[in-house]
Amino acid sequence: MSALDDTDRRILQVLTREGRISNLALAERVGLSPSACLRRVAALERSGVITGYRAVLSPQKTGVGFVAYVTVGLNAHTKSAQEAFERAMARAPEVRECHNITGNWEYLLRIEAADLAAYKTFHTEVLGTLPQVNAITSYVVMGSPKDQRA
Amino acid sequence: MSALDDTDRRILQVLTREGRISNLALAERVGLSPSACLRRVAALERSGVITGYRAVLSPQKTGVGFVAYVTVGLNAHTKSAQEAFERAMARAPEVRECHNITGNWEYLLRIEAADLAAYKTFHTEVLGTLPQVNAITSYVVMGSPKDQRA
DNA sequence: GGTGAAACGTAGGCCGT
DNA sequence: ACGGCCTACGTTTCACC
Repeated sequence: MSALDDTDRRILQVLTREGRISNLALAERVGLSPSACLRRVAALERSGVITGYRAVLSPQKTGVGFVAYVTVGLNAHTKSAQEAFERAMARAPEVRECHNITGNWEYLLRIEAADLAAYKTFHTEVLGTLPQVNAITSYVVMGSPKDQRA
Repeated sequence: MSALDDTDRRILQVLTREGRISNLALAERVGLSPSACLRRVAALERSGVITGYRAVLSPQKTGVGFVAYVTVGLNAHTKSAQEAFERAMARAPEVRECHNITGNWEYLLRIEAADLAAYKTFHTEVLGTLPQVNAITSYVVMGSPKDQRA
């Protein structure tokens, strides 16, 4: 895996915003012939720089009307408690992200649900019933002035 | 904009994981002819259900070795203070997400930087110099056992 | 929603630098 | 080692059923 040059960075910049652009258009955009461009993209995929492509959906139009970030503290810092918690998060569809963080709590979750009632169900039925959990704080997202998730 | 049926949901499910799949393969996967499938995808794009497509990059391989979530409190809850802060966030490349949240602080940021030193620079040179900001707390991401961003 | 055909894009061998 | 050219093959797209 060699270092990225400027052309690679331009390719990545375009693909990050227009993941379904045709190779022909991409090649023109970065000033390369189609074949040279395709070879670079293939190399970026093979070397793991590009890990995949995703369609980005509108939360509102797909029934997600409630988003919150939630900090979670565990009552035991053992490996088995962490693993059990992470398995539970992996199973829960409302949990879109689960980050292990430094600070007063162990985890930060991003939760997406249909509405506040659906979130309440998740909060009490899932988080509330896990024996490892001893602190839950919810931060409801009112808006996202910048969101470059990818 | 009509409601999504099961076929639409199957299309979205596939495109969410394989954003660059060919229409031919997608059609076969959801049990439709290529033209019918393409018409549905086009309709989903036009109606705003699909807002775009993105390549997903490996943070490590693109020089991002440091990720943190940061809560920010403002010293004034005026519209102009919020707008000024949001403009500054929009300009800062390290800020990948800026969410307006409920709770003790106004904002939750996701910051991506090359390393701790680069983050420190952002922390002091950008956040520390904004007159609207009066509380900054950083939560360094040590790992993300689940991450379905996009 | 499906069919078919023309237009278009991809993928890979080959050669030059 | 990397870019451009060429071409066979696959895919998209659209008028029509």
